[in-house]
Amino acid sequence: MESQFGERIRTHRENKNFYLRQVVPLLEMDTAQLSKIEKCSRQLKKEQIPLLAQILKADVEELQTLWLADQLYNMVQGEPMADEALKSVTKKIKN
Amino acid sequence: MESQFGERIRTHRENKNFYLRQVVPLLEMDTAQLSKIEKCSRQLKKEQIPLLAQILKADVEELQTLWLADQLYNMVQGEPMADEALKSVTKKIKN
DNA sequence: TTATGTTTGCCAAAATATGACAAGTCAAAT
DNA sequence: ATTTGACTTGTCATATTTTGGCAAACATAA
Repeated sequence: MESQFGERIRTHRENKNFYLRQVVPLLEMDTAQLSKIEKCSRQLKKEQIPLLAQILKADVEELQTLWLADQLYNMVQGEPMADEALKSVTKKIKN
Repeated sequence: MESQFGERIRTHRENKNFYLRQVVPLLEMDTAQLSKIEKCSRQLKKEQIPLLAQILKADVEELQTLWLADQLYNMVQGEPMADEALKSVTKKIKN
């Protein structure tokens, strides 16, 4: 499964007609890394999401949600008790 | 916040009147480690849950759920988009 | 072929988690 | 007051995982 975050930022980037090499210096990484992030073999640092959102003129919260959802998905995927665990956490954070 | 998993296995252990030093050799760790796991400053390896459940005569699935929920909680706690991300993952795994 | 944008593989370095042990606290028994 | 037993905490070296950076590969278009 692809990463939703990766797919999304790629879409944003392409819609703005930016090349990897244009985006990358602002994030202090090289094209290889951002390429991997878009293809989900690497993670963007959480703290970099706002900057990337700004660069791509994308909604920070959308990206934060997708980023988090990817992390969660990686954690639960294939776990038999995934659904129950998710339910319990959802309930717990509503406090 | 305490770990639900840790609290639960401690309760199970105490209900069975087992000491740390009785449980620990079966898991190939020392008392310090299991103590930390119960107090949530260390993680039990996921693969060890079934063995621990057996030792404590506890329900494997209950422990697996709590263990996973702890991981998820650590990931989302304090995140503004936690709820939305959880919702999205919950939906996604239902396939 | 060359140029451009992206992707992949590799490996050393950085960051994080773990295991082991020693020393600590605390409560109950003596 | 001291000892004992159960548990806790701190430290630190080692193991594991993640990352950064580079070089080479790939794909497409000119």
